[in-house]
Amino acid sequence: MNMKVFSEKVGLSSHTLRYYEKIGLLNQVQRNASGHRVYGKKEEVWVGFIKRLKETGMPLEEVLRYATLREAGGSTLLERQHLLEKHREGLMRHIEQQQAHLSVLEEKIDLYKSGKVA
Amino acid sequence: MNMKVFSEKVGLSSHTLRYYEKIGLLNQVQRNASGHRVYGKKEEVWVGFIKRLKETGMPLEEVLRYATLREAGGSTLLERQHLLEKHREGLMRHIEQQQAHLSVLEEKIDLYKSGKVA
DNA sequence: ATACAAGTTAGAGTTCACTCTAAGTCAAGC
DNA sequence: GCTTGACTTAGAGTGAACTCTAACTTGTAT
Repeated sequence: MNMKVFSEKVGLSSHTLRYYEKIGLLNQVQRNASGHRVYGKKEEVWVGFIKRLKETGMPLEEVLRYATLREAGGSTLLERQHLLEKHREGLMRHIEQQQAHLSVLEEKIDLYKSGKVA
Repeated sequence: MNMKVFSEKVGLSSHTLRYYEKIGLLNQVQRNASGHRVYGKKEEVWVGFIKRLKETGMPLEEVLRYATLREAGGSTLLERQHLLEKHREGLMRHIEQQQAHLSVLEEKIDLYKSGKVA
């Protein structure tokens, strides 16, 4: 799979994919004879996971920590688990907070609907 | 209420408060004889609302649209309501997406716990 | 053979939302 | 009266995550 196809498949620009590679988030990408990148299923799954972590508000630096542990092999399993568990806690708190904000927003909208706001 | 007290009360730095003023988010702040800002309850409530919108992911530019409509008076009530309703829809979708991400994350953590991940 | 689309690199530029700096004025305690 | 801390302004600097540019090479369709 070349850059163009992969880029469209994962929904990230070629610029972004090269940027991820540069910061160490996406290593060991194969090259063909002429130096062009060749992506496979492995990269597709991994980029999908990166995107999920990012969408849940994890900064790239922490995604990179996970990526680095992952590349270090099986001895880092527990540390990776803890990293994800910590992230889950944050995500749960985030969801709760957003739900609280939603309630207040709905109250505000009700004030508008009943003409009680100037 | 002077800068220091207000800053601590609303949890934003004096820099940020002046920045909000500069971009038009916080207008008509009173000044005392020597040109220092004097904040009141009105500003406190308004900054609280700004913070809530911001925390739900609204960019400052859109908060500013709301602020501008608000200052334009009663003729913009419906437009403000629509803006908030649109934001509510986005927020609801965001919460749903985060909940989906949380489920996947929990599955991943379970894989780590049961030793099914390398 | 020739377009032209897509690939490569290093590095510069952009956007958002602050955050800080410089240079100066003002206020409160001793 | 003097130090210390808070205030003022305009404008520069920061960090995250891209996003784009220039200059060049490669691949594909006619």
